[in-house]
Formats: sequence, C-alpha cells, structure tokens
Amino acid sequence: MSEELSERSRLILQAIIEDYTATGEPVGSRTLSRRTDINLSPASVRNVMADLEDLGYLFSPHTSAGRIPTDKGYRFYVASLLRVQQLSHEVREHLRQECQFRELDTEGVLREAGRILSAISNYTGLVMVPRFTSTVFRRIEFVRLAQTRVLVVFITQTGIVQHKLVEVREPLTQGELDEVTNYLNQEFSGLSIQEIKSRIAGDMAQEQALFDCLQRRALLLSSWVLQHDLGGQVFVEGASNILEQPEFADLSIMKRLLRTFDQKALLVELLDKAQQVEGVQILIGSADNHSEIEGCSLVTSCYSSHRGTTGILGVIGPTRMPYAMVIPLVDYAASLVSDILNSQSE
Amino acid sequence: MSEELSERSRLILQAIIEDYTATGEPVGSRTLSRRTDINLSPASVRNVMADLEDLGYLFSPHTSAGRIPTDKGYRFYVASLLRVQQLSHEVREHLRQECQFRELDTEGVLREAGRILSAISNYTGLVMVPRFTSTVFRRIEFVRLAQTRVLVVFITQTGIVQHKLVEVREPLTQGELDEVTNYLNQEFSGLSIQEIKSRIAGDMAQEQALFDCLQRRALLLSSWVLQHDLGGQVFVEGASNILEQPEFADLSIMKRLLRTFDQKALLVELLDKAQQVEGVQILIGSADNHSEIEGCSLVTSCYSSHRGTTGILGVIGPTRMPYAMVIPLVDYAASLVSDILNSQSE
DNA sequence: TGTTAGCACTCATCCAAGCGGAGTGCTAAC
DNA sequence: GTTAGCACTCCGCTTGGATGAGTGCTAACA
Repeated sequence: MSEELSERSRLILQAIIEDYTATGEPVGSRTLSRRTDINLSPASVRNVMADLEDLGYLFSPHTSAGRIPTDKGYRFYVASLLRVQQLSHEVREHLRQECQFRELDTEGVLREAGRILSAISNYTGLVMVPRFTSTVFRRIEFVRLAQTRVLVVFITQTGIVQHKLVEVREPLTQGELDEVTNYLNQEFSGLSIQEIKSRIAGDMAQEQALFDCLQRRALLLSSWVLQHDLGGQVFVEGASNILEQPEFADLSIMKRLLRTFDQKALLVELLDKAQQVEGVQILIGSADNHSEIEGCSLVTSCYSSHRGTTGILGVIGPTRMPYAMVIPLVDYAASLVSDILNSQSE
Repeated sequence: MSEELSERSRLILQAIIEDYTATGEPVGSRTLSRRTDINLSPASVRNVMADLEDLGYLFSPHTSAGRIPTDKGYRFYVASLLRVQQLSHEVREHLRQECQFRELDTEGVLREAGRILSAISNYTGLVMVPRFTSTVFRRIEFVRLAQTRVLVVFITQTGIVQHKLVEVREPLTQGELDEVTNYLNQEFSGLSIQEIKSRIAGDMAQEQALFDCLQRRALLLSSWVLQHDLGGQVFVEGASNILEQPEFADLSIMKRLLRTFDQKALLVELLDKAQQVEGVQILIGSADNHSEIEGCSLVTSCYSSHRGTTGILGVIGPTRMPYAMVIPLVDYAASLVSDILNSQSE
C-alpha cells in the first residue's frame, strides 16, 4: 500500500507534531489554521486531519478534543519530516569542556556523559559500557583472596576496569597466580578478545601434548574468565527527570519505567539491539513487543574507539520529545565520548 | 521538662501508631476504643489524644479527621514503646541462602544485599561501600594508559576493587610502573590505610637523604592516591518501590526523594553520619535540617569485617514504616554481610 | 475526681446537575 | 476544491446538597 502523503498532509502532520511537542495538549483545527504557514480554514484542516487519522498517524482522545500524533505519526515525522537542528556552538563547547578537563577515568567519563545528556535534555541519560567481546585486552590481574577464591581484575585498552570472582578447584598461592598473570599479560596484551579466544582454543588443542603446568593453568583460568561476558553494565543518570514529564502524571507508566531502570536487564536488551545499527537510532514507543517503554522513545548512538571498542549511549524520555534537539545532542555526545576514549590511552 | 507520659497515654500513642502504620488513615477515637486492649470510651480517648497533641506527639490534618503521629511521636515510639519482633526463621534462611551461594565478588555481595533489603522490605535498599580510610590494603596496580596517564587499581583485603586515573608529571614506562607496583605490594600488603599513611609520612621525611628513585616514585604515587578518598560509593536498589507508597502520591516529596537518589551526595552525607553510631540507627523525618528526606525514615546498621573495614547499609522508606519488621531485617542483613565479608578472604 | 453520654459543629468526600468551551462531522453554498 | 454554518459531543469546572467520620465541650454520673 503506497501511503504517499500529499504535500498538504505532510505539512499539517508536521505542524500538529510540532505544536503538540511544544504544548502537550491535543491540537485542534482552529489552532492550526491560525498558524502563518498554513493558509487553510479550520474546516479544510479538519478534512486533512480526518484523512491522517484514517491512515493511523493521528488519533483523538475523545470526540471533541484535538488530535494527538500516534507512534506511527512520530515515526513518519522523524523519518521524513524532521529537519534536525544544528547543535548550538555554546552547547557544543559546554559539552566539550564538561567532559574534557576533569581527571576522570573511562568509567567516570561514561558516567559523566550520561549525567550531561540527562541534564541538557531534561530526560534520562543511558550509557552502556562497551561489551566485553568488542574490547581489546590490556592487562589482567589475579589476586588470591582465599584458598580457592581468586579475584580477577581485567583492564581493557581503553582503561575500563572490570572484575569478578573465580572459584578454582585446587588451591593456588599468590606466587602461582603472579606467574599466570605475567604469562597472560605478555602473551595477550594488545589483542582483541576475539583473537585471544581463538588463540586459547588453538593452544588448548595442543595442550595435551605439552605439559607446561603454568601454561595450562593460565589457559584454564583465562578461558574461564572470557567465557562469561562481564559487560552489559548500564549507567542510568537522571531517572528523576522523568517525574517532571506531564505525560507521566498518571503514575502507571512512570512506575513501569522506573522499575525498568531498576532492573536494567531490559535496558541492556534494548541497547544491545540498538547497538547493531550505526549512527543515531530512534526507537519510538513500544515497538517489537517492548511494552515496558510504552509512551517513551529512546534515542541512541554508538560510541567507539579506533581499536574497535564500541558501546552505546542515549536518552530515554516521553515520545513527545523535541527530536530536533535531542538527536544532534546524542549524536554529538557519542562522537565526543569516542574522541575521549581515543585520547584516553595510546 | 519532664514529659513523662502516663501509662495510659503511652498505650494510646502506641495503639495510634500501630493502627496508622497498618492502615495509613488518620486514627479516630471510636476506632481506638473498640480495640480490645483499651477499655475506654471514645470520649476518654479523645481527652488523652488532646493531651498528646498538645505535647506534639500527634496532629490532625483537619478538624474532623482522626490523629496522625508526628515525627516526634514516632521517635518516642521507636525509643520507648516498640517491641522489635524476632525475624522469622524462614526469612533468615531465605536471606542467608540468597547471599551465600552465588559466586559474587564483594561488590556483588553488597549490591545483592541492597537488592534483597529492598525486596523484603518493599522500600529502597541503600548500601555504602566501606570508606577508604577504614580498609586494609591488599594490592595495588599501576597501568600505563598514555605517556602521563596512569590507571591505579586498588584492591582491599575484603576484595573490593576501586580505580582511578592519575595524571603524572613526567612520562613513565610500564616497566617503571611495574617496579613501583611490586615495591608497594611488598611493603604495604596487609596494612591498614592509616598505617600506610603514617609509614609514608615517615619515609617521606627520610626521603631527601636516600635518593632511591624507585622508592621516591612509589611514595609520591601512593601518597597521591591515598590523599583522595575513593570511597563514598552508594548502591541504591529498588528506588521504584517508593512509588508504591500511598503517602508519596502527591509527587512533590517523591520527586525530592528520587532526586536525592540520583545525586547521591546527600545520601553519602546521611550514611556517613549514621555510620558513627554502632548498632541499628534510626533517623526519622527531617531531623538535623535534612529537609530532603522529609516524610521519610532511614534505618541503618553498620557491617564490618574483623580487620576493621566498616560500611553501612539500610533501608529508606516512608516514616510510616513497620519498624518492628524493618529493624531486625536491617540488623540481620548487616551481620550477614559482615559474615560474608569475613569469609570472602583470608 | 475521673469517666462517660450527648450534642452541636466542622470538614472532607461523594454524587448529581448544570454550564461553558473546545472541537468535530456534516451539509450546503461559493 | 474550499469554506461558512450548524448541530452535536464530550470534557472540565462549579455548585449544592447529602453523608459520615470525628471533634470539643458540657453536664451528668459513679
């Protein structure tokens, strides 16, 4: 079905969305016909609106209210009508300065990016730490906590620190662990996790032949560590901002949303999905049976380092969101974080 | 002023608080006189209530409503009237199992403790990571990220990993950093931060005499690291639970509370203050000009390891809270976390 | 002197009715 | 194809009365 909209329909849809974005109130035909860029009487506007409603771009909450854009309406708007503003020079500079000058480690930079996204957009900032598999190995450290309990500290090329507890079968001394540590750091430093995994797979095959105890231990431990993805950490910043949104006054959507923030698992799922796309990705409403973010939209963009490490950041807020402002903001934030990631380490 | 309450007044205050805790509705004189443990007519009850109101333990939201306990009323109740229940055996076992069996590192245990506190109490769980100064040093690691950028990874005796970026004045190679790392780990492992600090202070004094470059570097770097407390990290779990509380339906208190959760600085302040007290600590309402938690109460208890590491955990929720249940819960959680902390490492 | 019944009074909550306003759909005229 | 006019719908607000819970006060009672 070719749902080609006429020029007039497009104009009116755009006007409705912009008006609704600004006011949050259903938009009536009179209001629109008063706009300077629409030289039509209310009655004509009404005809167009009725068409748009039939096509599923608009709906009215009740008989005698104005129209509100549907999710479909928003999707069309974002895809075809929206003209993205340039981010003002001030905001760009403001952003750059906020991030750059402090002595923050990578995790701090990511957190701060989320905080700034939230502060500028007035919505909630989301930042996901790069997934394990997309990172490059810099250093690993095994620390003996108790006889069979070993703390593994893993540091990526970009300076992200992750750690985890491993329960080993036979007791190990710290000295033995240090040997393993040295061995792994020498062998693997600078390789991507993918490379390491295949290296280990190869070595393991030979391993039965050469009975180097140290090497075997190292391989076992490291394969164990790499087996489970540490990643999927999400920073949620400015969750309280969503309380300010008038559309969430009815509490039920808000509760669901905050619950989602608490649990994070769903966020990870959503962000993981968005991460597969390049550039700014906009998820409007509860597409793909994600009813948890009904009434909300998610604007995300991937950040990455030269070495291939990629994570994702963005903003979540009500579907009635000034996309023209939020999209370039997220876009710029992502490129900024990418820059910092690259400058963070050699 | 000796505000000794008569036996009857105490009984009625207790009955009002228990009733109000259960229902959330203002309590009237008829309701009370119907209770089996009070053999008084409504009129007599009213007299007592009027007295209690004069003394500031109660207030009525309007002329013809029942009475509601004030913060002062709650404080008196908790201090003098409350009989704390024993935590049921089931809950204890449930708790112990939740925490014990998973292979969690220390940070994971703390997070999980907060999550469980929140889930059982239906309020919000708070856990503060032990402050730096109260911890025992196990291991430190310097990783070179760029010419003058060094990532410091610090591991405490109890297996807590913290990290931080240091900007050094002169370029260092990873080899030099490794030497420093080894030196510090040999010298300081097992000492408390306090001990290390005074050690450093002493060595620094001598340092001008002996020009051991390595040692000087190590001292400088470590003093720099120890100078700034890394701690003050707070885990907030189950923030969305407070949305369920009927007393927060008016949004304004709720917003302030969630904003406080977002910022965390105030939480750290509150928890730091509570940490100075041993045993379960109960902060009711906005005492000490902390208007941010107006209408809320904070029930906390310190956890600690044998080695002196202490942190604090607890629950924050509306002042109308079943203290008889929450207090032993927090108490038990703290002792449980202490046990795990001790068993976590040798 | 402490306790209690009675009574007038207050105030929130609920419900129904009425009204104004915003907006629509339809029709007929331009 | 566009527009003015009109009947109609429905929300939101206000008003007013009824209801009920609860209080304070007073006077009678043990």
